[in-house]
Amino acid sequence: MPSNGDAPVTAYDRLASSIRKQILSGELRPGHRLPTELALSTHYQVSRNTAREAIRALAGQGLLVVKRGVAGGTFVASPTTAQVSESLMSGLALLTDSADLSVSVLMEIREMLEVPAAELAARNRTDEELGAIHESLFDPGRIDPTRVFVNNRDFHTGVLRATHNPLLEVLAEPVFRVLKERFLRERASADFWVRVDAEHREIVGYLDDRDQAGAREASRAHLRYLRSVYEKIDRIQG
Amino acid sequence: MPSNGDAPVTAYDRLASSIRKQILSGELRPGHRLPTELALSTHYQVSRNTAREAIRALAGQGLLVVKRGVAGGTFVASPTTAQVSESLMSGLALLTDSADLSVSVLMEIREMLEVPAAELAARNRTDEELGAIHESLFDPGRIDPTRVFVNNRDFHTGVLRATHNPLLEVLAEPVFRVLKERFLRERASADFWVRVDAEHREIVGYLDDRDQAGAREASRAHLRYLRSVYEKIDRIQG
DNA sequence: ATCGATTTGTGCGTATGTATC
DNA sequence: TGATACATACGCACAAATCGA
Repeated sequence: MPSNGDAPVTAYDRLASSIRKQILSGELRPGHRLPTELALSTHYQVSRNTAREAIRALAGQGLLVVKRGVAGGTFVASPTTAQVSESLMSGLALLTDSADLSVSVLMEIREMLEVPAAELAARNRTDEELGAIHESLFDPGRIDPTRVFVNNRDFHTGVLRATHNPLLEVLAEPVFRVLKERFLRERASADFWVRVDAEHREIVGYLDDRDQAGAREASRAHLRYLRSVYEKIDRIQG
Repeated sequence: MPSNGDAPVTAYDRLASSIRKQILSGELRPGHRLPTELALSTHYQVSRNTAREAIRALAGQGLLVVKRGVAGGTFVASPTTAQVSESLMSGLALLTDSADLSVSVLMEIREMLEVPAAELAARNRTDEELGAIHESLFDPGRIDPTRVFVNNRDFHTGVLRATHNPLLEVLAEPVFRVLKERFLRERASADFWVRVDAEHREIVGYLDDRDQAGAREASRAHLRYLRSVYEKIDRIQG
């Protein structure tokens, strides 16, 4: 039974914890250059290899970036929102695999985030962002099965981006993607996509008019429909 | 200028990407034991050291856990919600440091998550969870500056836990902690804590009665107050 | 443009921890 | 309980990349 929530017992773990603490406390700020591997290893009385493993672990956490060459070195990372979002996505993916994130739990979060998101997007969208959202709509007469996933995601991302709250994208995207991966791999019918597109178009209409209440309620209805579909799939496939 | 969004060029990076892909595609499921370092290194034609660094990077991402000894090895992780939450927290901490997560953006997310959370908690709380929340209240007559932070956090966590939506804790805790770290390091007055405690008590009253609407609105008012305080601090300290 | 100094990347060998017999 | 086998942890040496003089 693999499980490891222990305190640091290995050398690289101690070193990683030490550096991590300094970063999170603000002692080391983004862009700061750490000592070289040699300097770290001598200072902490470990081999260079051990220091490297600690650095690698923190780089995996997105806290450090490494550049080689004479002007290279190890730097405290300035992560992008996309990187943080990606990291959250992989964490949630594993949680849904191993533990028990039910459809209900995931959809509850989507409702909390995306209903207000639609409202915010109606208020804050630029014309350019609105155009990008329009681009993501399907041609309801001819559903293209190769484009439908990317269109669906583009719509979703477009609305989140139009809120002008970057954190919303960081948090909501992973939840959206995890649900999609879990329930929409193949088994969606054409009818499903036709209805999704129709509801997207309704939401877009409210975004056009900057109708915040309309966008909010249309988004709520859309998510209610998605919940019913996902829960039905969930009952079938376990 | 440190920045690195490159494609994998180093050997350990290639190996890490390869394994990461297998994990996220579901090919390797949580609990699965990977080949030994020696087997990995021979199979991928790299040294054991390189394989180790790839493993370390993925372990940092929370995708792998490593156990030593004869029955040890490298396993696909079964992360806990707390680990995913911690990882998100460090990501958000760096984002607030380097980039620009404004108070408004952070508080907007808190409102989206915590207002519905209070409503859910009023509906789903057990008596035991309610007891834990009561424990977190201050003694408003005697504010203990050493306990006030942990009490405040316990209240917050207690409400999230009482929603019975584990994802809520994963997402909301990091936002809460980042705001706290950034704005409440020292500069909160006793008056502030007295008012916070009073508003907590009001929310708890609604949780006692399972009054969902009451809890929701009290939470909304509480967050509105916090927003005003944080924004004021933000204007002062830049 | 080449050389050289500095830094990380990679390879191999040994030490140590851990479950089993 | 002690030996043993096998896994990861650690240490040293060399290769490769990068940038400036």
